[in-house]
Amino acid sequence: MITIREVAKLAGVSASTVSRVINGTAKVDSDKKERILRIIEETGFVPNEAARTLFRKSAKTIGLIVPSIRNPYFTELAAYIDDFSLQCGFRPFLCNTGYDPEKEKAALQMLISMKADAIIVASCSEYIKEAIKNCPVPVVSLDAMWSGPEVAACIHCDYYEGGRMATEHLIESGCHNIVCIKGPQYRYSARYRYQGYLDVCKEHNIPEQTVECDYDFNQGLAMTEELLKKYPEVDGIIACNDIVAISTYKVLYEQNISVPGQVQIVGFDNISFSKLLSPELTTIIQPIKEMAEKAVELIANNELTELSDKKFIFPVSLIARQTTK
Amino acid sequence: MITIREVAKLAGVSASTVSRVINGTAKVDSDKKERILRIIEETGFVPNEAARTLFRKSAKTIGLIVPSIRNPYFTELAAYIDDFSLQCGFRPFLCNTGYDPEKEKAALQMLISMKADAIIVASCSEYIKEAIKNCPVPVVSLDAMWSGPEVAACIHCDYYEGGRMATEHLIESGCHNIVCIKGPQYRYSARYRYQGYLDVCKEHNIPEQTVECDYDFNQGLAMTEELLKKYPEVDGIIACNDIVAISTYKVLYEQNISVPGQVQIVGFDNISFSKLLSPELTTIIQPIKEMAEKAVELIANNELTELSDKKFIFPVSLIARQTTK
DNA sequence: ATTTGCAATGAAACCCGTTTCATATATAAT
DNA sequence: ATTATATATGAAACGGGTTTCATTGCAAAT
Repeated sequence: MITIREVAKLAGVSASTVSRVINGTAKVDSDKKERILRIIEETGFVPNEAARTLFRKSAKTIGLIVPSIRNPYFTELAAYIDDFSLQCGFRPFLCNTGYDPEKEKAALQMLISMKADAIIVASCSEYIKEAIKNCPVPVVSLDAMWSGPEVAACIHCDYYEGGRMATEHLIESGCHNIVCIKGPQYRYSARYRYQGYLDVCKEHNIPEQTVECDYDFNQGLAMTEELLKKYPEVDGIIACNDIVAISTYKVLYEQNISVPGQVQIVGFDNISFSKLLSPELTTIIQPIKEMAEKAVELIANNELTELSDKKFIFPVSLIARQTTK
Repeated sequence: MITIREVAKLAGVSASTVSRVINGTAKVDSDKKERILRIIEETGFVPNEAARTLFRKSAKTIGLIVPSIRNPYFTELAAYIDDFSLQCGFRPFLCNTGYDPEKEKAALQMLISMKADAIIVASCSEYIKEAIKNCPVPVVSLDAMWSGPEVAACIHCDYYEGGRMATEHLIESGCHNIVCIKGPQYRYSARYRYQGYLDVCKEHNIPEQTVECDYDFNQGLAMTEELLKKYPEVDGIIACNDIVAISTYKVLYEQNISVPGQVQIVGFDNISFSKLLSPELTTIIQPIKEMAEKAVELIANNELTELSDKKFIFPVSLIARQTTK
């Protein structure tokens, strides 16, 4: 693999001059410049990023830690962050944790060792709070609420209001027996959504009926079946996310329960598939793109220097489609 | 950020000794070892990966270039490669190209500069053949056919047979007016699938009816509408992939055309969503997991040293579900 | 008591691109 | 013609792990 010094020798100049041509950091005689560029072209020289990173103590990289790349919600998030990062001159580095706190910690450590400039953690669990507190790289939390100042910034949307909206919408659509498939309660997002559901139930004096389910469609299938046994009178289901809502629909369809005729469904996240279903899924919209943009923007504009504990809460909205009346 | 030399000073040893403890490359006095480990723990020292990479000329990284992370087929592929890479001690590095050949080249160059140990390109276009030929890092092509020896290995499945199977299945299921929504023809996978369709049509003396469509669900919606205008007699549709098949189903559903009653549909890829739909999608299964595993295995076992132009062709199969009779 | 051999350890060189600082050359000003 | 200033360029140092090679210390063998 050819080095900058070899290019320099071939061009009859010093490595410094080649470096200056590559980076445009200083004016170089146009003859030499041309010669250098030609030799780079001919030899296919590519600067060693490890050496660059070592010197500048920055890999020009934004790390993104997500619980599951298979979940289209995170895929969308990742795709946006990918785009925005590249636009801002950063390499996006995606880490998949499979909802495993140990893997979350490992990913964090890896990104630190790689000299990532910032780390975006999406829907992270509380288990890595400690690790994040000690992280020498600014961490932006996305899609999770934080009470303390461990992170440099916290971007999320109004989960509680989302939970309320879903419940109120079902009540307005005529449901009296609403079951909430609540998400894993060690996640802030799941907890606050659930709280919204609970409060609206209390306000309307309707029974609180719940099952708990991971953000995973196989478990969604299982929990929906359990739900139907446990609450046979159900006429409205709030799923913890769209994936689970899709599994819910599937189970109802198989059991010949009409949607939205007998049971209405509301999802969460508005993943792109939610409107591809037939019937299309009523769901709560998170402004994923804007949230992703904000996260990258904060990093690119270097607004995280002080551990400022910035908070950005985005509004949610309900989109009524075909799984509710 | 603390360095290995500072750790060494605190422990009263040399940097070499600390390095040996971290990597287990040589025996170290157990007292010193313990002291070193304690100090690493206390200070939160993390070795600088850039320095390591610079020295060993390898980032212990497998690059993965995919056309679109939003397409669940590639997401699944990426998830498997992610898992297997980590298991083999490599960092997976995902690059998204948005079907843009320039971005494909940029990703390739970036991975080279980062000292990736190998690069897996999924469904790459022919446009980067030249760039791959000159790539100093072994390239494994996944989900694309190659005629020449530009890549170190080529892993794909039998697209042609897949195209045949889909067509024969529709014929056996009673279709006489089959329309093929063929994929982008600059991609080998799309071309061979289409060829399979054409050959079966010829053998059975049924008309060849085609529209062309990218692997994208929005275009899938549009092309299905066009298809229905162009071929109103259609009774069977072969979609170029599952995403397009899902859009096809959606358009038919909206137009009250029953599936599989009036029109039958076959997809391609067997993405996880295909069996979540109601009705579940009949499709062609690619052994994605096995293909991903083979790719990582070749790299991890260092079987790519000679530019051996290895070929691995995986069989496809058809899974008849609910969109065909 | 002396030599041989081995194990543990440290100093220094190395990986390669970037930057600083000093030098050489050219231009402008006196 | 001479000094002052600006510009282009190169040598050397740096960043932080890793490895080689030499050394030290100690135990076993003679």
